[in-house]
Amino acid sequence: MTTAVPEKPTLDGLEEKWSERWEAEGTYRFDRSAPRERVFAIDTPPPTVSGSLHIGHVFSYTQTDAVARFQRMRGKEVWYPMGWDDNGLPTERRVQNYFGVRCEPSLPYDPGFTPPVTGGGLPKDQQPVACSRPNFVELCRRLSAEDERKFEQLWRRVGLSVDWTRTYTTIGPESQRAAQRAFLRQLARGEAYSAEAPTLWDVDFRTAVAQAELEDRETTGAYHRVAFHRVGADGDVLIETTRPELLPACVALVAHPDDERYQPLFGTTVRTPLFGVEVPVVAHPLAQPDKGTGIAMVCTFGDVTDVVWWRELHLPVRAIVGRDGRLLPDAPDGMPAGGAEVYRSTLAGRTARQAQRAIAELLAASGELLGEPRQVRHPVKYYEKGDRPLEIVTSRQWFIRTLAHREALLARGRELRWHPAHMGARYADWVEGLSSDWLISRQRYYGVPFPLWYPLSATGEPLHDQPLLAAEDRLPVDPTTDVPDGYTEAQRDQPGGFTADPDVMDTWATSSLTPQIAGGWEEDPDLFARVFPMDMRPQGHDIIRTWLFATVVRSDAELGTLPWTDAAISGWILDPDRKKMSKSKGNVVTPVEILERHSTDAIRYWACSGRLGTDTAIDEGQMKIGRKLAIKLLNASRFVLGSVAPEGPDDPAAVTAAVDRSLLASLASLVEEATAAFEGYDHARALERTEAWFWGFCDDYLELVKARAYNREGTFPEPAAASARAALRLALSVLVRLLAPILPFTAEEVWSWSHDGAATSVHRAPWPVVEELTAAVAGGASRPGPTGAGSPEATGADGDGAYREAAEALRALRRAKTEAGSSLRAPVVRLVVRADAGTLSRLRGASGDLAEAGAVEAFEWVEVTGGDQAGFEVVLAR
RNA sequence: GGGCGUUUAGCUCAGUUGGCAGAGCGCCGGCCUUACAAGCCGGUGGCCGGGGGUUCGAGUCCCUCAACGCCCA
Repeated sequence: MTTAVPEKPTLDGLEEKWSERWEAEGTYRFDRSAPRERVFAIDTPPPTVSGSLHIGHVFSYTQTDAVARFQRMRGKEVWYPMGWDDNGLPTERRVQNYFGVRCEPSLPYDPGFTPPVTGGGLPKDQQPVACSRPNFVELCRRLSAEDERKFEQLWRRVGLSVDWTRTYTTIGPESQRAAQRAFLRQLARGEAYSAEAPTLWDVDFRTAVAQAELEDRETTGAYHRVAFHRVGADGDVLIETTRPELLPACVALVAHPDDERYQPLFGTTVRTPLFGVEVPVVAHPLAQPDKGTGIAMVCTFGDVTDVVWWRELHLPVRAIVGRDGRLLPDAPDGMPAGGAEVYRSTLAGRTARQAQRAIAELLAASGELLGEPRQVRHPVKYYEKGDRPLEIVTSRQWFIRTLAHREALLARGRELRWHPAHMGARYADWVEGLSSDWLISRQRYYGVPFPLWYPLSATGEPLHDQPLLAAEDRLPVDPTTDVPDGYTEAQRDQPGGFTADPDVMDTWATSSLTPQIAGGWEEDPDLFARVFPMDMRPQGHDIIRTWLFATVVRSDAELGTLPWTDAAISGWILDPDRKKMSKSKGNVVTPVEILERHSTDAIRYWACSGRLGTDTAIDEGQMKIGRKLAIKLLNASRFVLGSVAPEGPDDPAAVTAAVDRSLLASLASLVEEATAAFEGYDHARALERTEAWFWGFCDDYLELVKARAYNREGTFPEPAAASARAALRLALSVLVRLLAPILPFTAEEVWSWSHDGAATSVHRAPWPVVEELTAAVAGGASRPGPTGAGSPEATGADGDGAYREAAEALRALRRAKTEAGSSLRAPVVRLVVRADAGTLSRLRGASGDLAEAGAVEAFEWVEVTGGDQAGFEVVLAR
């Protein structure tokens, strides 16, 4: 049975109605019996569930959904799971604020722990309450689960055609298993390793930070001109530094090998001011002769260049900055007693900023600071989520090798199809610019632990080069609560016993495995073979260097292939003033209010009108247009299915009139164009063309054939009326399907009026193909047009001719009436048509339609040849 | 400093192979027209960022400059 066509169709309530139906019917459930050739697999970005989604998420996820719906209608089984990225620092941060707690790993688990607050709002004078790591992780899981429910509700409201039975989380056991298994295998192959090395370090989060998470920020600093004293010769060497507080960590001075000013000094030594440490003067090409005095101090470690100098020039380490960002209590080895005393009394325990002030004062007092510090703006490295400049500390960290695979990774980048193509350059730039292996360990709590322990020596020292690995069949393990094979819990942290690796993996180390996690890598080989490698990776261009890159690294290493064939890179969402949306700017637009104001399909229209890779401003005007389009589709459908052609036929063979056949020919080329656009990941083009065609269909074709389709007076022969009805139904059916990926709720509503409701969703209907129209289009040129005189020209080589020309005539009629200020129903005494023989013949064929649509009482047909002016002359009644 | 992208009507943006500059919104005017007045019809509006070149012909191809945005140093 078909649903009755409503008297007054509306968009209101369609979201709830159809979301529920789709869920109940399992419309988007993945059929895992489909062979790989029939599967279209999407590696959906798992959104970070810390806080709220903004309209930008809706924008890019909707674009992906449009592709998913298109492919499903093309007959593909669409693998479209949703994941939640709950693992990691953003959730930790949110939990700290939400519950007023902080994690203290030394505390034991407290089964009865209750946080001081729920939902934030810890009084300012109250300190966050410390809790154990297991308690902290419990709170993280609790809050993530709540957020995930809210996110899912929103995604359903947006109409994402996700298979909700396939949802995963990046902290869930299947993700932990995948991450630990992939790590262990890379370790076994020598692709993962740990090393004690200088590492960029955020002193507030107290964790190491990877190259991909850095950002440069323009920061105000001050050049301090400082005097070093020559040893064995008179005179000073002047350097300029923005970080005088690192003076006690100085291990050398360095200048460019070609710098004639300093060449005599190479191989000599100088003494540091205040601390009296003797350091060599060395040459290295990275020194910049035009910067400051052209000679710089090398400290362990002030910045990444220091690390290069330290490594390449084989300099000693004199670390002074601790993991909390404060200067270590003891002066570095080798400092004369006097200097060490200065260090202990004035610098130890200070923050970098405090130490800088203290040292500047001391230098000024001793006369070793020359002139006033000179203010400069310069780029300083920050953790992208951090508030203070990064320090470099030496620590043991885990890495995955990337540098050794640079060429292979570049080749993978060329192999991947990028949409738009130029985004491939971002990837190549990043890979070419890699300066260190991928640092995956983080000194945090809410993440996937490293699945290993270290034996402890008789004196309690961990033997880092002999890790005790968890067996794959034990995964996932938490080494802080699980015990390695052959040991007992009593031996934990005891000399001769074992200790857990304390770190967790960075979020990207897990989320780089989303294709493997979702696809059941090593857990469901049958499923994995059907979905991997996947087809589509949709994501933003901001995370090409992180998520996309890391996913390619893991897939290349473990599976020897690209994880997907196509990357669809979405643009940014900008606020209406074209500023990037961000929480700190306070210009974030929440999606729910907008969805309620305009309807989901209107928002989807706006989202799909944005091209991949193109930044798009929030434009409520565009949403209003989408709403108009959706309402227009409802109304046009009501007209066709509810008024003129409720019964069909749907047979292309019934389309006999030249105008109707011509219309369907035009529609056939639209189908080709829209299909090609969708296949090329250009949903915006598909939408634009379909929309324009549909609007012309409503304005011209519907008006033109309305009377014939009704045929209330019996003016037209019945086959002519049937031709119009069949063309209307066919065209509408095609249009609804072309728009279904963009306007899923409206399309489904309309589809239900002529199909058996839920059992045959438009979203499982076949995508339109030219063949379903060709029976009408190819109709045969000699068939007599039933509305008037048939002639060979009536459907000539120009398949669109009859419809296009009739529409032009109609426009001429309307223009004349509008210009005369009269009603469009005003009668036309006579329409004079001047045209060549072919056009004349086709327009005569449409004269019945024109007479009705334009209230034309008489026609005059004038054949023009040569240079005569073609056109229409409309004679209105006085 | 290097790379990528953008620049077309007041606004948002199409413009495919080089062939008469387009759409929607806005604005102005008109129309109760049997699907839709939350509608419809018509009109207005351009140094295609600047300069140079190739070509019979350039928004489109080449060179150059500029502004804006992003990525990387």
